[in-house]
Amino acid sequence: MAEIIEISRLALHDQVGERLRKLLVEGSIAPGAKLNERELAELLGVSRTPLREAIKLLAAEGLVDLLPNRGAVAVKLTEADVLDSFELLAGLEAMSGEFAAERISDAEITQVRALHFEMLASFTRRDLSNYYRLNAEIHSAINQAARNPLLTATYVRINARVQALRFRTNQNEAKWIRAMQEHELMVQALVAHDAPAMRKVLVEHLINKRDTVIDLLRAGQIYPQRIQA
Amino acid sequence: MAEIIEISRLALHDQVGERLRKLLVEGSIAPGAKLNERELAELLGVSRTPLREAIKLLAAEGLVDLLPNRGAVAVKLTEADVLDSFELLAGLEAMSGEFAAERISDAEITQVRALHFEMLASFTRRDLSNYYRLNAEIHSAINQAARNPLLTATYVRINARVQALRFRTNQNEAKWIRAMQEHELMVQALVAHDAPAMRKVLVEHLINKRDTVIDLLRAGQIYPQRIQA
DNA sequence: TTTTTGTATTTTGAATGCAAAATAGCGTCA
DNA sequence: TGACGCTATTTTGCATTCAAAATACAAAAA
Repeated sequence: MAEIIEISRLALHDQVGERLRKLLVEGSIAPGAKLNERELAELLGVSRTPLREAIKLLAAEGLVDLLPNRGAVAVKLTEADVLDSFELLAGLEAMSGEFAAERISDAEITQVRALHFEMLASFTRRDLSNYYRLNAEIHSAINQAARNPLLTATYVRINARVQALRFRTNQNEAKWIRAMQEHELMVQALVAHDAPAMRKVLVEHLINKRDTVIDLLRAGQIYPQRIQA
Repeated sequence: MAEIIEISRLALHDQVGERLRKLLVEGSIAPGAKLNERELAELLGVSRTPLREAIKLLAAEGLVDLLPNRGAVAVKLTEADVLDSFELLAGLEAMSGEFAAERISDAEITQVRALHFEMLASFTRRDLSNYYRLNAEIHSAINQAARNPLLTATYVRINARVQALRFRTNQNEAKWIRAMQEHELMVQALVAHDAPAMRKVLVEHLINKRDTVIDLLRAGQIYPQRIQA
């Protein structure tokens, strides 16, 4: 029998969730900002019901806080939250990297190497936009190679929390160079199927990212100071 | 000024979420079973709106699957899902254990040791119910000592997925004895603040739990065979 | 007898309506 | 002038209602 092509358009609450998530992660909705249901429903062109369902979803993902009878606010991560997030992310990446080093196929190694060289090119051109894209693709490829979808999903979820913060980092030249060196080590570890080396470099990589974000946070570069009444 | 005591009664959709989660984790709603909204709403004494919000929440937690236009079903973990879950849990516990070994206070060590001896007593009496309770308390105490609420929350979330499966394991005498030995090693590692030892024993502990669950799963002890039409 | 197609029923998905809680604004009193 | 309390408005939370999709059923044709 012919295979029926499943045209699975997303449910409305999922579409709304996607769009809200983007608004939150990209910072269009500022951390700490209140999510007015009526306003947002109008903005997104849906009724409050699917919007509320989407908000509950994002609350479960940790992107918004739910205040009983007072609605939802975009999470504003404290320094402790950021430290916790990166600590967990480091562990998840390390895990993912170890498994990837053990399980990655030759074809996947080739693919990662190709992406790595493309990223090198973007780095050389100081093409930040493509650098970010390729960086994300490489980490995604490593996650895929770990052969654990649940781990991948968990990583993605936690990563979304700090995504907004990382958005404007890595402009610092020295840190960027170091990040590239670390990526070089990652590729080597993958090629050698060296799980401990992979763990080591990924933990260091995340620690450096964490420090970059924390520095910016302390300098007030991420959450601009606002005058309180 | 005196601190105002916040009497934060849970919102209805959260209460519904709690109750639904219990039904799912304890297996009152069988894996693979369809969640009829009208039925459940009546059973729980609420309208469909907060119920649907709760279902979305549980979907984000991975306890139910959402089928577009066809409602929600209680997740039925495949063997691959179970393997992935335990692999991730092992990594999370290892992480948690390492941090706990580094950060646990003397008072907390005392508390864990006390719980451990209580558990030994329950084991000696073959008091399964109290054994489970104390086991959960010890793991919870270790998680607390890791000083990373996000890690704890993530662990709890993933653990809930396999909780239903573990519900009836450990009756096997030999495995129970081994679990107790592993717990002994955990306490020793905590006392010595030996993070690598903690990682090692926790990973082994989880691998053993995983194997127990997988054996039962293969023997059809967990998901009873049902006659398909 | 089996398959297909059309119809009726059920069930989900989303919008609207209504009540309770929170917020804001205003007036009064010290 | 400032603080407190009351009322009006807004906003959230939940129930109800309506529409669309899926399922079940039955009848007809191969």
